[in-house]
Amino acid sequence: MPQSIADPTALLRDYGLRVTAARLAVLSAVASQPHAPADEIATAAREHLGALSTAAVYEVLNAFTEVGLVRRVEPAGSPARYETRTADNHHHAVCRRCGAVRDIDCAVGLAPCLEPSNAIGFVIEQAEVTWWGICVNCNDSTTS
Amino acid sequence: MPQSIADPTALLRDYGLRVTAARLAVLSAVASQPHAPADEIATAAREHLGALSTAAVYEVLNAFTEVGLVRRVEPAGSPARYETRTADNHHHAVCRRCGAVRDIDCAVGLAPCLEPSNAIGFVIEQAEVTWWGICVNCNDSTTS
DNA sequence: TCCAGAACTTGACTCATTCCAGATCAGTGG
DNA sequence: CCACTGATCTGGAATGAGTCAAGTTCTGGA
Repeated sequence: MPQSIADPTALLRDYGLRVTAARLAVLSAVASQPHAPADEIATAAREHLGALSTAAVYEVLNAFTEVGLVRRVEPAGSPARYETRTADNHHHAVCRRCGAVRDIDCAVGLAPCLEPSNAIGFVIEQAEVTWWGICVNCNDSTTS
Repeated sequence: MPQSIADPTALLRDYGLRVTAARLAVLSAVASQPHAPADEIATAAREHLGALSTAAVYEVLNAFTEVGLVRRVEPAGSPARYETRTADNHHHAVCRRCGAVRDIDCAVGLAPCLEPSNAIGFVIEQAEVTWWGICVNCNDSTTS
């Protein structure tokens, strides 16, 4: 699951962003821990940098989100989470017990079902699907 | 859209809840303004009661949600909203500009698409679909 | 190398929501 | 109909996530 980025500096430039130590650290943190909330990203980034203010982490994450470098996921009842997988509009499964988030590929060929039947007047830009359930770990610990 | 409830007292009892002035007021507020956030519900409820603490509103809404009398909807970037339509697992369209929420009937007959293709290990209990777009009002004010 | 403006730090602040301790009320048993 | 018990409500403080503002530092183009 954890990914690393070949050339983070070039990637930031591609997206029209300035290259700073903070941004590189946050980017690699998001890439290596997909779906981590801001505080975990901050912790991971600080391990590389020594120090980094919380406000800066939010500022960086917002900048990344705005240009589409990362995607923000906000499951109900949980702080925002971030991921670098932005190329496709994939979806998420969220564990009701532990909050874990797992990527779910968009069911190709079934897209039509995501056109709402009665969205009178609404101009739909994106369909977002969230599956709620119990993840493997939580299920195991229950069963055993 | 606004609904009224025939016998609110009986309804509360059906769900095993005590009947209090606060609960009746909150229940009718939620029924009459679907998708309203807690503060609007509080305001509406206070119009009937004169006074009602914010904590009580949350307490009541949580109790209602727990037994399934109301459903909590939490679109990203917006405070929680509440609705009394709980019989079906319908979905929502959310306006990116003004945050308005509109009910969308579950696309019957197309349910299969809501079975994730690769939910390895996850025990799925519910699929939640959110459509993001621009509502009629916001679209009109842009166009004109 | 210099400079303007972008990015970062610090600290205060907002907003939605919860927690706590004490007062009050609903509903059951008598 | 009354008393009692525990659920519910009040008021106020507290929490967690995230934003804002002012000042300092750093990036990248000239």
